Amino acid sequence: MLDQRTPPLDRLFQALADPSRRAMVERLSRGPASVSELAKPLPMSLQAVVQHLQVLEASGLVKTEKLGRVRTCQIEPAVLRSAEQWITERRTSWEERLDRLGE
Amino acid sequence: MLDQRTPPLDRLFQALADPSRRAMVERLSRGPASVSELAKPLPMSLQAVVQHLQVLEASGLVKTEKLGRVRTCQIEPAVLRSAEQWITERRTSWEERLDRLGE
DNA sequence: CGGACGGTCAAGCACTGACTTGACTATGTG
DNA sequence: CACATAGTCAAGTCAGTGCTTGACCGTCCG
Repeated sequence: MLDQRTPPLDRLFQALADPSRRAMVERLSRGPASVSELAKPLPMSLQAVVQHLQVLEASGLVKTEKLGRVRTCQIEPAVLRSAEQWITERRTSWEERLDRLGE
Repeated sequence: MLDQRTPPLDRLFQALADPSRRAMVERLSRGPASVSELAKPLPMSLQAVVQHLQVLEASGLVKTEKLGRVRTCQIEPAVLRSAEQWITERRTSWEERLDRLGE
């Protein structure tokens, strides 16, 4: 689940593949949050949320830091950008090909 | 596996979550291909590739058409773009927030 | 101090996902 | 026609994922 040997892009897209995790990313894109803040809108146990969080951390998408008894989570936009980039590259590759063909 | 009830973004990111499927998308971004052309570089049975292809089709990422006995596959860049867009929105949302904070 | 709060550890379970194999169908080709 | 090619259908295996529950631990507050 937090296997460091699986390639970064794999962990990244797999992290984004789950709707609950995307909801968490969406929440975090509006600012940092604690674990229980993240959990509040989600229809599952706190523990389940923690597990999702671990996947997000392993992917690098989210960084967390514990201060006192509260763990605060933040998005890592650079990593988000690398997923973005993979997609953009494939898409433009296809579109350039169409252009070369005269369309 | 090809459940039409699951939301589009879910099927989309889930399709991209698998390395073999990304390899197929990568191949297709350089031009259309038949099923067996897609299968050639992959270390698995043809049937496995067909199953991946079904996931890609269900996500809308790939369109296929059968002519005679050969099925030809093509990328659908618009769908690729919608995944791209989701990521971009979250990322910029975060970055704008940093800007507002002075930083 | 004592309790509530925020989170962690560990185990277990149902379901899904990524394959395989084997039998089969339809379309081309010498 | 006979054979190869290109794919399809169905079934089964096996590991991984997404959850749950229950016990626990450290931190803060009245």
